[in-house]
Amino acid sequence: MSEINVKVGENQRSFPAPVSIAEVLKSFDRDLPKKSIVAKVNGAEVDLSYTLDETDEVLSIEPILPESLDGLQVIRHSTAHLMAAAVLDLFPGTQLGVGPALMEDPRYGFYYDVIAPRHLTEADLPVIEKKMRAMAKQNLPYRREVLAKADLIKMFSDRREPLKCELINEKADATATAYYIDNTPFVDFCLGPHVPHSGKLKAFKLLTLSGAYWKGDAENQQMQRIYGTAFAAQEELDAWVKQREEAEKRDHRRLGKELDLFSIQDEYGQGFIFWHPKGGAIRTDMENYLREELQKRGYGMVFTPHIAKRQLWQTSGHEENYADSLFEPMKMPAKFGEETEFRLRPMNCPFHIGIYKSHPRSYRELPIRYAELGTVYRAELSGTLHGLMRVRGFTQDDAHIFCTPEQVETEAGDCVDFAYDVFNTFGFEKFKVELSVRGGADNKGYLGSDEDWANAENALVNALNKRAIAYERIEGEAAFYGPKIDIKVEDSIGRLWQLSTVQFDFNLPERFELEFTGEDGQKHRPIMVHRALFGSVERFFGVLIEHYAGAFPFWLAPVQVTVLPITDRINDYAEAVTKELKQAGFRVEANLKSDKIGAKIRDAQLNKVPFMIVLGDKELEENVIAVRERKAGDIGQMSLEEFKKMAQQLKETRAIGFSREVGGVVGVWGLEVV
RNA sequence: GCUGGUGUAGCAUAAUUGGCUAAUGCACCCGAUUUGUAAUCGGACGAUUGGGGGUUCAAGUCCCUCCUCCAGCACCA
Repeated sequence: MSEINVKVGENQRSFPAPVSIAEVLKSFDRDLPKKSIVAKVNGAEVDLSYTLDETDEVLSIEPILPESLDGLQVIRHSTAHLMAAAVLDLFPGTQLGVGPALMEDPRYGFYYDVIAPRHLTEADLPVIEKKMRAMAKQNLPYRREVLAKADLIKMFSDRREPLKCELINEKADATATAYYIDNTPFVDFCLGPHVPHSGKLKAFKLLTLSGAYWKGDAENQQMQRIYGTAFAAQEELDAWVKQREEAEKRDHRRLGKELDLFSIQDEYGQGFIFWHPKGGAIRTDMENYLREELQKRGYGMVFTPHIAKRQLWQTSGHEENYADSLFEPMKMPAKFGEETEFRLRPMNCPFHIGIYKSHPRSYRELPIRYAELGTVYRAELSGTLHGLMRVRGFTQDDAHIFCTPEQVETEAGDCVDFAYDVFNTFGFEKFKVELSVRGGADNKGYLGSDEDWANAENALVNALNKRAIAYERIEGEAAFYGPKIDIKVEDSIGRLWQLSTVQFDFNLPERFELEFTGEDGQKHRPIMVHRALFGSVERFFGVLIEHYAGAFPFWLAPVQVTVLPITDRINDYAEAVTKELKQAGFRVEANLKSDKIGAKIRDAQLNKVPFMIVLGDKELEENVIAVRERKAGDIGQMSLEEFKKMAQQLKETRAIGFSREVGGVVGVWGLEVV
């Protein structure tokens, strides 16, 4: 009889072949097969029922517990199958698409795409979930079977599942694996591995129903996608649900309304932002910071119109390439007899090019950097609009750099540094950097020579590497006119939004025939770099609101200080203090209502005002103020001068947190990032 | 745009199977109160129940239609 040598951890044992993983694990630890859900054999995941055949090799076996990340993925994948089984049971004739586990997306744990005989509605979800629970309780085996490709296709063809047949045709080798859940109508074309039986699935929840195109292509039919999530234990699921509810409280749309920062009004149009004074105060500070930096970094501030002749957008190629994002052309009133058509701008680039082209350029002038807070308008589909994040009219902190090929790497690097300064200043610690390059068959549909692309990518890669920035290289994500670096930040519930971008452009310099005279007296074509740091001021603000949950650092807070007299005997003093702080340049309000101090404090706390100045008879008598910080609470009395000095420092340094000596003890407190 | 859902004072919620004057809290306003670190009391005001159409003796509630918003898909120069 032949033997198999197996290692689990450091221990090695021999077994007569063939032997199942479960049996092997059992011999090492009686409870191990029960605790595990799958196992790794030499690093490859397999079911516990997997049979080991004779081999000379020493096999290393690692049990995968539900508590591990690998285990969670299996649980979610198996739960997706369980859901499909429930749907098939409740709605015979349902066609299945794909149903993966989701590990990266904090919103969901898995989905399955289906086409049921009738359209499912939200009311069906609890019914499906109930069925799943009933099935889970029955400890139904997940059974793997290896079949010839043709047999598998025949099986799904008999089951009237053409979508599965299509997948098998595309993905399967000569043989393929099928997974059954016994005693249910379910069978799937799937690599696995899966839990040994449905009883391992203890904590799951169906979340939402939505549309999804077959294979992610809008040309294909739309299926229904059921999202759910699953965890190893109920407590983890409960915690996740709770955390999600918390996250929803910092939704910028909700806080925008509660804190009176901005609004979007149907009567004026979807996707158009009204910045209220409090949002406007923050925007002003954001812009002021930016302008200071632009000045320091050698950008020229320019201002250009929001519309231009239609012809311009034909020259630029926007009509050709982005027709779907452009608002329709407009004209002068007919009675004026002018036939010229105009378009609202979707981008600022052609205008900055206009300034570049306003006179001949010399190499001595380069690099030329034009910056503008340029408002643009795009015809975004209604279904894409989302608060401040995706709108139809927005302002880019746009800039265009015209430079020589030799200068390009430095310029790109400076842009990356600038972006990092912005992110640091606003307190973002977590963001994702992507390098988007060409991709697809023969790199079709991209403008510019292979050499251009290689040089540009090099410049971007070098800029990132020199700064030891970790990034993901994504093929096929580049703009058709050049490669780019994008920086994305998560919102409160984990959706990623692109903010900064640094893009090469091989298109516009050609189309607009940009030139400069070189040292050699010859005409040369400059390289053009587009770059935005906030990306869109609106979107950046949206992410910022969620990042701080509305509790902005002092320098950004729309109301920085609120003065709270305890009785109306103190109102005059309160007004004097308010006036003085206003004169010193702070955004201050006084609450002179005849409420109790507790109520006034509550009001200020709910409005997330960084500092409250509480004034009573004592303060009036001693000519001091009592200061309360929104997070630290009462920090004691000080002179108004002392407070002003501290506030001034917070403002000037654009601090997002700070420490201060209180009563002889140095305590760290303050405006911390929530 | 597509799939599903949703819409009641500024905000958050309520309103038996279709049934009386659409209710409550907060906010706003008025009055009383003069208070020491997260809600003082009382009063008044505020709604063509998203728009339009229909069914019915009767519609916030049922049906049709348009619109908004939400989740997702696709899109995102």
